[in-house]
Amino acid sequence: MSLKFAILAALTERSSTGLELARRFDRSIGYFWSASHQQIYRELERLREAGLVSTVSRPGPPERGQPKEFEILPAGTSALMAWTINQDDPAPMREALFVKVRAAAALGNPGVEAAVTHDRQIHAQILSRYEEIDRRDFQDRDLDAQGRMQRLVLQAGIDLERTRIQWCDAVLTELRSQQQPNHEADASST
Amino acid sequence: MSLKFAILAALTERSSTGLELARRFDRSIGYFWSASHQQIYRELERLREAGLVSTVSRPGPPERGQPKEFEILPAGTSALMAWTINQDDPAPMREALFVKVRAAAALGNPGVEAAVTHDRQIHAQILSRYEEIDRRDFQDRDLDAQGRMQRLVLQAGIDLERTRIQWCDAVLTELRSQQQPNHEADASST
DNA sequence: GTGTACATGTAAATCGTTACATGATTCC
DNA sequence: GGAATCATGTAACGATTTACATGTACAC
Repeated sequence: MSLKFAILAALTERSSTGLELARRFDRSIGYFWSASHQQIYRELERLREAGLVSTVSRPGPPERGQPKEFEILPAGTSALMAWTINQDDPAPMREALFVKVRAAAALGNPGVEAAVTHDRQIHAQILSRYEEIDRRDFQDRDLDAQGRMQRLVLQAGIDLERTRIQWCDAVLTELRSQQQPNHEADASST
Repeated sequence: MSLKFAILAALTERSSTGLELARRFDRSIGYFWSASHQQIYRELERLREAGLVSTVSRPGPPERGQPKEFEILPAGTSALMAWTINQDDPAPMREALFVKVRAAAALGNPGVEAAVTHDRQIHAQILSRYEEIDRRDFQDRDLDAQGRMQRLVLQAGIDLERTRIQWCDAVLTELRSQQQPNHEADASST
């Protein structure tokens, strides 16, 4: 339901072809809404049928294999503007790693450490990319209102990644303390 | 892909009927993996066909309208154990609120405040529920290894909600400062 | 003229949401 | 016997993923 608006938002910032959009969804936009090129092509076609975007006119009919540039139409801007003030409920949580850790706790399976370590590593990579973007685009600059708001969105990603990494560290500490039980309580089976 | 294992994890902790599972997914389990009763019934049937769970035998054939209790089989426990050590990549992010704020920044639409305020309110409610569970089940108790790990999973939810709420507050502060521009730089249109 | 990158698209399968259907039990 | 609740499902649709298909441009 939101892919439609993520595309409209992207086209508001800059007109693009389908593949350019797909690349932008692999970078900046994809940091808060991910989408594959198949999804993007299909959704662009729907948006065109709905009159919210149009292809920038080029000489000759559009053909397969040829880049097709899309731009947002006034109706698209209106639809996007209306959506940004919608009070939708947040999406329900689905975090596989939390399921894994809870299942491992029930099963007494210390091997879950591998899954947590991997998750930590991936999130550390993502955090590095965010921090680099922050340095490159926002730090040590005079930002206008739009710039400050864009930075806040990036900051949301940074905050989430840092929270996640710290949590992974806490789980890893607990797992390791279970492997070397120095607790007075836990001396069950010799 | 993970619903299957979320159900196996739930059945590891306790055998349940479909509706009992649905209720548990509305409470504790749903705090990290949400699922509707329709999804759960469909998945339970698949798990039964795959030989990972079985219905607890009762006198007479199972009929519609009659509760049907499921328990995990050894094959189910093995499958769950194997999955908990999988090094899967985390799910791509899809956060509609971040798209809204970024779109509103591009459009210069202060009305997005309504969406942020609503999001903050919902997440504050969720945080309250988590904190109550923490008080009721974990605080002021001597926890064993499993208990400490269960608490860490709940802590993940608490951390995420707090991070989200703080971020919403930062966005609201920025939005309000834009409505009353006391900045020396931003005095463009009188 | 062949391979590689660019570019747009199709198809099938799975997952998730929404609305509805069917039957049993209990309370009044 | 009627309403409310418990309980198990079906159906249709939309969103997402994965694999594949088709065509152009350009370097070698």
